[in-house]
Amino acid sequence: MTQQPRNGRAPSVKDVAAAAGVSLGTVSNVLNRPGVVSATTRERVERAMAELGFVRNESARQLRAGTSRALAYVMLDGGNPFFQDVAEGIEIAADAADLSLFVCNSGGRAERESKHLDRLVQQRVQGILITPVDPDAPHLADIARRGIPFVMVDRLSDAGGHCSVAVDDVLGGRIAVEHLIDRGHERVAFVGGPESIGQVRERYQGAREVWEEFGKPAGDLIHLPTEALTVSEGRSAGERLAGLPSRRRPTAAFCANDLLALGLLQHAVTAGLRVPDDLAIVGFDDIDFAAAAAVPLTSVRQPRQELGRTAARLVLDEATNPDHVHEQATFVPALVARASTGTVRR
Amino acid sequence: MTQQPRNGRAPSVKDVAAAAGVSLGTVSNVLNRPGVVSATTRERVERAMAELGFVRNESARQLRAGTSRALAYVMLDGGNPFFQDVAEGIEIAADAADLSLFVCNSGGRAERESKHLDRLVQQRVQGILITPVDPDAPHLADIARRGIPFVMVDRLSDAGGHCSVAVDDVLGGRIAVEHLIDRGHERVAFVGGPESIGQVRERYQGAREVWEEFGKPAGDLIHLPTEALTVSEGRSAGERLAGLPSRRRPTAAFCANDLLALGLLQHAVTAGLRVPDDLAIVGFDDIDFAAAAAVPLTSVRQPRQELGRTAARLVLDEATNPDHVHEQATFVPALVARASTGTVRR
DNA sequence: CACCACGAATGAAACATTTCAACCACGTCT
DNA sequence: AGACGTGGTTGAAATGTTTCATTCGTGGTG
Repeated sequence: MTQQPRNGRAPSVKDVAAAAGVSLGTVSNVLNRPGVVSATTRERVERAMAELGFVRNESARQLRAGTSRALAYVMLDGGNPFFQDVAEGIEIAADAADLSLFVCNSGGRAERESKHLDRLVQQRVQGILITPVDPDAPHLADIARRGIPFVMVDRLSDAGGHCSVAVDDVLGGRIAVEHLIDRGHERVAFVGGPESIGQVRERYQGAREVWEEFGKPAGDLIHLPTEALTVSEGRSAGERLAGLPSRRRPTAAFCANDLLALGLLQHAVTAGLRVPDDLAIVGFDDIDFAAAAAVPLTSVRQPRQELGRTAARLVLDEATNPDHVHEQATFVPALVARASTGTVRR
Repeated sequence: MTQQPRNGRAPSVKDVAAAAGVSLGTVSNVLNRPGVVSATTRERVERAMAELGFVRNESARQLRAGTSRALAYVMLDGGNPFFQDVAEGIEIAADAADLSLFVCNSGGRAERESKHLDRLVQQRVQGILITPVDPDAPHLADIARRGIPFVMVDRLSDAGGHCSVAVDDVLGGRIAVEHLIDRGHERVAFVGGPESIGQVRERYQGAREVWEEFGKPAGDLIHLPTEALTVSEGRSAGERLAGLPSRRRPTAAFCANDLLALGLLQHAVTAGLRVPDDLAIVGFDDIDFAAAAAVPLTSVRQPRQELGRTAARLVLDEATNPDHVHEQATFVPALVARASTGTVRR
């Protein structure tokens, strides 16, 4: 790629056409329908493009086409590896469809989410994937109303006005607590919050359901609320837990996600509690760091990449298939038992 | 935002102009220079925009402007929280400048990196930040040659044809190993690889330098090579380490990054080695998970967000300031001592 | 030889926005 | 009264690409 000194402006098809001594339409044909142009001129045009260092101007294409060649994913928490893995799954699918992927991060704040969405609508992205702060927020409805292909990720939509992919969180909660009951635990903590987060509510609900079905007293499933789903909140929940007198202290904790679980685990070890003997711990998501913890963490596995791939598939279908019907894809979570819950008690 | 049923095409300035009974230039003025238009017409136009649900078409703006309102960061490993934090720093700065940020992930593969770059050039992004797979790859030089503002992140550029921000990795290696020497260790492993990664080479070099300066025998600084900087590679290095007869086994390990260190830590614990008594561990990057490990990890801290913010500042300067001069920003790493290196030995 | 068919190349229109010179009332100053 | 500003608005041009109807030229056919 030889290149003349930059004279300010990037070369356009027009420049290429002039250099190759053909019309501008022909250059476009070389680019988009190489079949219809004769071998000799095609070659000449290609040489001209190489010499000038020509690169298609994507904005102009978009303007003409009316839509961009990009998808977007607005994630809830960039610091949580779970969402990174979901994003990776989406990217794989986007790549296969030769689309770019905008990855945005709302960080759990509604106004940032809204700002991102505004930008994405302006960019005329082909479709939007989102794990929303609040699935009922009006700015989400706006997107759907605009007719932009739209998929909710890791959150089921009740309304059904759009596609969604998610894991059955209630079931996930059931699996986790059933595992603990199996292990002989009679007093269990649920660590998680805030309740405004749907995932938290549902995992807790599953926990309560199975607890009750096994005939355990409701008072022995203790809710330890947190302000967020982060490592440091997990640590602070650990402090509260370790502070309880040992006869009232739960022998096991089910955490709403792995970050909490890792924080809890860390504090427990610091405070001299043995895991799993004094305190068994179950997390949720099965992020890579869960297995890598010094006491490897039992966790409820979600098919993270697959969640992303499926979501991308759905949004692409909505974008391209005229008789697309909205679909709620549900995945089944699975328990991955590791050292943090040990073996049967007593 | 009332909205007429979607008739296929999103409303344009022209539609707004018609609805408000003004010329299209006036609508543009309302958008871009609200001051010059009278209050009454402005109001009328704004109402029309709201009624039609008008949203600026970013591609058309870009086409006209010649450049997009976006930056891009191509990161080396999306699975490493370190780069996520750098990206967050960049995003903060981009946000402040009211620019979008494309976050791409090369995953360490040169051809993916190249593909991303192609796309970004097509998009006419205002600037590109990148932590490259190979800083000498020809496709990077192409970018710079094109005159696109360009900053290398976490890698110093020797050539000086562009800006770069990085931490002094040699110094980081020195700090880590000096800390271990302070703690009384006489046999230390350097865990890291492949050597094609500049960061690995330099951290190792720093380690060797200080080891030699303290007059330790070169043979007692043992290189444990890895194939990548991941948790699972750390684990496998741990296997090799734990397999050594205890009289030849190093009493401390300096890992080229925290992911390796966490993997190593995990295996060490599994294999029954006490940390730090049997094996002290130092990581690099000080990612959040380092502090959250069950044996909190001593690590060499890089100012991760600041790295990103500075990089963004430089790329914006190159994009907007006509007498920009390339700058190599270097940060000083700092040791964060935690439990994994304990106190003085013996 | 005239006509047609056909492959190849062309030129103009369209996409949505921004900018800028021109224009128009209307009031003010001389 | 005429000139001059001035605040507000307009219309056209320009950005780079794609598409599509048109044209051109050539070789074959009747």
